[in-house]
Amino acid sequence: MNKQKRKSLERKGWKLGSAEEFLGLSKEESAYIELKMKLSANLKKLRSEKKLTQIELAKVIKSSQSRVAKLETGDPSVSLDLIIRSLLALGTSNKDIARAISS
Amino acid sequence: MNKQKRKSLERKGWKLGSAEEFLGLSKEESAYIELKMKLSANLKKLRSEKKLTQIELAKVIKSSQSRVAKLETGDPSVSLDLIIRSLLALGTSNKDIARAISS
DNA sequence: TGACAATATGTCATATCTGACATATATTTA
DNA sequence: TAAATATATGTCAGATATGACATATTGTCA
Repeated sequence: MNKQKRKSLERKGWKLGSAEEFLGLSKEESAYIELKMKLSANLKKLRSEKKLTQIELAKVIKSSQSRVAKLETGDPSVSLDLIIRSLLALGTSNKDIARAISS
Repeated sequence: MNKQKRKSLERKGWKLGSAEEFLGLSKEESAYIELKMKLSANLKKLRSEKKLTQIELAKVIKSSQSRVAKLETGDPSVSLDLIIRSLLALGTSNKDIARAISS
């Protein structure tokens, strides 16, 4: 992960820890963030393919427009659980989720 | 999902909702539970391959023995986030996680 | 351009997950 | 077998994620 990317993540509120910690943990940490980002992007893509608004998707997953926006923009307050539940609610199979992670 | 399996999950505290809801949501719900189960099983396998005790793994992921036990037994109080973070901490790659989900 | 629809951002009370602890129940080893 | 080690289960105060709301920003189309 380059400096710019890191800065961008930090602006969004990702806590990347001190320099040492960052270096020490970067592998897991960045893999985790990358995973979330990939699945978020997938969700956004899927929603737009289905021509749903964020409000409509929110109803499907019993959440709110603002949370859907956060889901899609990779807000750090959003859990993997919610991202994956949302994907499943849109009919994504476990195999498709695996594909998204591998891509 | 058969009745027996469902009973087993309910005993563990999974909230599967009323009969109607259960029928209505089973696809997403069971896919989600299945996902967690698969990754939990993977974590357990990985730890035993590395010959770590739960206490040792707990130190690695900065948690406790009891939470590791819950992670591995599919306790409903455990989030996907924690399962995946733990896998990553043990050196599992995103691709391997994808493989585990697909299997 | 302006009005309208869609998306993003900030905040907060409540719900859910967390590590930690105690303790119960296996499982191993002497 | 008993003692030691490992794992499972129950509980809870504190931490984090949640839906909901207000409001800001962006995009679209007349």
